[in-house]
Amino acid sequence: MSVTIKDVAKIAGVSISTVSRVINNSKPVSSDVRKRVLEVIDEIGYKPNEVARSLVTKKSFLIGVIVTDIGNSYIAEMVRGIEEVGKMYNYDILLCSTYGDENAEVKYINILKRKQVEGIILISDNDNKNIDDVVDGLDIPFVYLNRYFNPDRYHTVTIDHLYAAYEMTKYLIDLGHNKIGFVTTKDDQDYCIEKKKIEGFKKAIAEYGTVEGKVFFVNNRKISNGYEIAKKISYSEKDLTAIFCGDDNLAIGAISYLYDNRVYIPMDISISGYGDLPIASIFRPRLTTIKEPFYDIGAVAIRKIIKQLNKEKVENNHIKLPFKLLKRDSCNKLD
Amino acid sequence: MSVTIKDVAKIAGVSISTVSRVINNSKPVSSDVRKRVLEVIDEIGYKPNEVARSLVTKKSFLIGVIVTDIGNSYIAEMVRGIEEVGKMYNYDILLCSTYGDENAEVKYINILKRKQVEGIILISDNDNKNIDDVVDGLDIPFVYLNRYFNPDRYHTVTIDHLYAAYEMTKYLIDLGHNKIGFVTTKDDQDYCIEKKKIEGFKKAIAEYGTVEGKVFFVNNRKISNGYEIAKKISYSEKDLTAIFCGDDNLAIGAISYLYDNRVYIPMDISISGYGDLPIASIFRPRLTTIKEPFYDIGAVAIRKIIKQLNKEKVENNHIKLPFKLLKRDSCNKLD
DNA sequence: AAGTATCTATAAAAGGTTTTATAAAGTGAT
DNA sequence: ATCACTTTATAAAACCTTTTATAGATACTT
Repeated sequence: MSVTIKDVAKIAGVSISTVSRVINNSKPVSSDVRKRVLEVIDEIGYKPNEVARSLVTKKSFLIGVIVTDIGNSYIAEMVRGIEEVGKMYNYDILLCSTYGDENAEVKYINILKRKQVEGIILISDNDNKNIDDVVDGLDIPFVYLNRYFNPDRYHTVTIDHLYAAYEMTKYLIDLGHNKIGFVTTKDDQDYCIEKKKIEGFKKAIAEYGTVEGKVFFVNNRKISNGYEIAKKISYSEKDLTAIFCGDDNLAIGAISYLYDNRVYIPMDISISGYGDLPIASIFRPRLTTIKEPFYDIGAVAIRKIIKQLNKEKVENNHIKLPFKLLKRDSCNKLD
Repeated sequence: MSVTIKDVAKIAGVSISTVSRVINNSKPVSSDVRKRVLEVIDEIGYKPNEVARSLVTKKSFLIGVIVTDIGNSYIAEMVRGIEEVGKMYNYDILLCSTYGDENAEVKYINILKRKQVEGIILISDNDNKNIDDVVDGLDIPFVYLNRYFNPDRYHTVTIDHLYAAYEMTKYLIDLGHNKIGFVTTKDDQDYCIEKKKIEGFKKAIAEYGTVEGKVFFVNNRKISNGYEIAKKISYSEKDLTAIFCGDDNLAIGAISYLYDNRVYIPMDISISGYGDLPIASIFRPRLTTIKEPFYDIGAVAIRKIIKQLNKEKVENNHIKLPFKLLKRDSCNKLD
């Protein structure tokens, strides 16, 4: 059927092991034998079977990546980071999407394990308790990239969300806003990112006695939720001068609603986002937002895995990467 | 080290083959033996090694997918389709991104082959001649999803671009526009999608003696190119009443330029797109565009591969899927 | 009771590679 | 020439499964 190392050996008139040594440069081979083997390989187009190789070396050069949805721009950017640095170390990625199904997370971890991946990165929005058990029984490096994080339990990489939200709020206050809304999803988990954002928001508000801050909750951080909450807010809270959205999608949804109702940004009200989606700079008005370094998050995550595979020291479980406050057009000085 | 089928066999007091038969239901096993084996498997947490299994069955249940950039929404949508139907047949996907590097395409095909993928889907923007040779030597199903397509040589799936562009142009004409621009990338390959679009545009224009159509070329179908071409057009071709962009990105770029220069859509000029990016319906004004069924394209592509793997008949190499003309807000009746 | 058919279970081979232990050949020193 | 040593090549085991061919046990016929 397909051409194997045996065929090469036979045609070149050497043993299988010699061919293997030529391919892998694992032991010295005389230059004329090497040359002959290489010629045969080239001639008959031999390609080593990585499956057989994996079986004996116990290295698959595969990293499993489980995501909720590759269509999500944040996630796509992380996967990009993962893949690009993975490739630098010859790792390929095996992609699984859960589309929010929590059971699928556990299922895919098991499938990936069977496929002998050398490490797993899970990008999730859930706080899935079942993960704990499965990961406990896992004997390969695992990095958890999610809204929740537990630095004691898992390797993870994020930004300092408390501080980022604090900075954005402070920026709005400095712009002269004194009735500011903050909207995000509700969650009280200790290590939940949204909770940190709220803490940052409140911290900034508290530092200025004169400023009033109000938190609004949505069920999901999608564009449609932004649209809906803007509708609600514009009825009940007419005196807000700025709305800080805990996600660019919320901001875009909110701006869309307001645009449809002839409320113009930033003239009539300032809106800021969080995340820096690719569209954030294309959307008009351009979105003032917090840039989370998603590419880097992915890159660092896989680097963490590869380090563990190479038995290098991995300093801390929880890495915090720098963020940026991008001042664009959707927030205005209030006068 | 890790627990194998041998361990299960020893503990359960049966032979390896019996365990295998229990796992795969490949041959009858008495119910008490089966029960005992299952208990042991559960107890010691045995997970079959798919690598070893692949080696003997010669099935990896892996499909290689090579893309230019997973961050591109069109591509993400196709990959979604690929993955979701792949999973229905227990196939996992191995993702490789080229970021436009043509050499990487050939390189990854070879890597994937070595990893024993059972099929490959290549999503590319290039017309890479080297692919021909590599694919000729490939003994696994291959589907080429690209801007170019050659139905004789490759399996591919697209929409009828000539007809789609024709329909959109006709729609604009019916709206009363009589000086219409069409912008896309230049390419004269026989099977180039852009060429088909231009043909469709010209066909519609030709059917109405009174309408004038003009084609503009950009180097790339990115947002920035749309921005630039809009600037150019608004200087040189002030009398255009509608611009049909051969890609949503171009349309969004154009609208952004015009918005920045106080030209409002669709009041001052109508703009239509092509593709239906996720943002197309969120962007304000909502984009009138051609909806290409990217999810389905991906789904059909992998279905084609799986059919071949199952030795089912695959009717035609080139499948054309239906498209939709989405009439939204960016195009107006001209009076 | 003997022979045949039907179930179950097993041992061993196979899949394509790497690697360990071993043999053969070559080199240099005495 | 012989011995010890180095260099290069090989055979065989190992990795973890599935599967084929075979054996043993049980049930069914006559």
